[in-house]
Amino acid sequence: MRLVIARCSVDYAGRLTAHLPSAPRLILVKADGSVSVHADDRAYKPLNWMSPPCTLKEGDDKRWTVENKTGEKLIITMEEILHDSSHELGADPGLIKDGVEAHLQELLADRMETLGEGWSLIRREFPTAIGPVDILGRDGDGTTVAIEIKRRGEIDGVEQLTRYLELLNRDPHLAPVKGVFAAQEIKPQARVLATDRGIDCVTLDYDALRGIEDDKLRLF
Amino acid sequence: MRLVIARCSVDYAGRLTAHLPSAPRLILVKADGSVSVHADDRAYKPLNWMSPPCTLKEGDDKRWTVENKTGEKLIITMEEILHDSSHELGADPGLIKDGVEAHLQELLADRMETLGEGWSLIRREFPTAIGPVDILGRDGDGTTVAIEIKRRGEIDGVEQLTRYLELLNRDPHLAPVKGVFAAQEIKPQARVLATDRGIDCVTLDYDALRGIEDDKLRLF
DNA sequence: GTATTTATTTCGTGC
DNA sequence: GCACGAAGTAAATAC
Repeated sequence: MRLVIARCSVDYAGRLTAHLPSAPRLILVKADGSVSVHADDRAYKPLNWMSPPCTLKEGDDKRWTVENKTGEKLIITMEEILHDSSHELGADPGLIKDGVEAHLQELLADRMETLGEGWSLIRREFPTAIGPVDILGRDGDGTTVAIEIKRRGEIDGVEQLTRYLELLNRDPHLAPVKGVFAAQEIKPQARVLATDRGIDCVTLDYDALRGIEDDKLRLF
Repeated sequence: MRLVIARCSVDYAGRLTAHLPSAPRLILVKADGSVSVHADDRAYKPLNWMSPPCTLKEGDDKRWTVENKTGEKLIITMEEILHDSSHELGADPGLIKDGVEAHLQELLADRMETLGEGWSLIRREFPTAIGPVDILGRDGDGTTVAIEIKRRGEIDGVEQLTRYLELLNRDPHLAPVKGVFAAQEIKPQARVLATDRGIDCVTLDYDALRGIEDDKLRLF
């Protein structure tokens, strides 16, 4: 990893055209070949960058050209180098995550009864021609239910579930299939659309599902 | 901006829980208060980070605690500091962009004839109850046309246009309204769905619309 | 201020 | 390798 602090101007021509006037910045060159130009703000996002795979050519005139296969170009014109150091870091063991959508699905599949008395699981990731349904189950009356799970429930998720329901209801072995849209948080527009289409909305409480506290799962 | 290269382990507890085993990494502390932990790959994205506003407390035992208002915590345990330098960069003039969706809409509105002989603009951002239609126009036969513009045409865009068309076709003053899905690049699935719904697909050539030469992406 | 849309999204995962 | 969905999405924009 190479760290350069320099007063520089930057031009990018690729998926868009962009320019950075001269100013002091950090130029970060990683071992994977990526180059990013950072200001002293904007959190972790660089002002400009080139993702790997790409090649960096360091010109004699302090002009760096970073290019990738599709012809995108990032040109950094160095005016004054204030710092330049390189460091060997080696491969990273990587991040261990927990708490995402997959986990919600896993928890809900194990706790179908939180959706209502007598609810049960048929299977997770039930395959269809247009992709897997998160959870297929049965409600207390034995009616088939397709459940779409999101961390944040937005209009796209309702559309997705609608497509699944349309397809599932064509199968005489399954029909009629009800829809349930389950998320930690459901946006108002998504709720309106779901309700309009006869899809029930469920707010999931991650901690409650995990069993840390009492069930706070609410069906509206 | 402070640059620290150190062998460290990291724990994050917030919107999810995550852990990074000990390894050499770059820790980047920006003037806006943000802290990010980078490995020597993964392009510009850090392994872990805390966005501003947040506060960094540097403990005596080489343990850094970064916390924000909502109680999210990033804990960096330093085991060996390999580099530590600070640099004054000042405020950045910022990026000047060109070539986004708004520009495509503007260009196409001015060049409706590129869609076909006799095509004309009614108006941009035509208001409906569920949001504005990018462009409303007329084709050579005088039929009303609703155009949805994207940089990259995906299935969501077709769904969006479908909703507009459904609504617009309820208005006897406008109906029948045809649909056109226009994008610099249209994904195969989106094209299939659009075609199935009787929506025409148009691939936009940004440079051609701009009237500049066919030269692609060449700075110098 | 909230809600929605965009992004040079990036990133993973399944086919 | 391509296509699709998720993200600690974040950031800009509309309302």
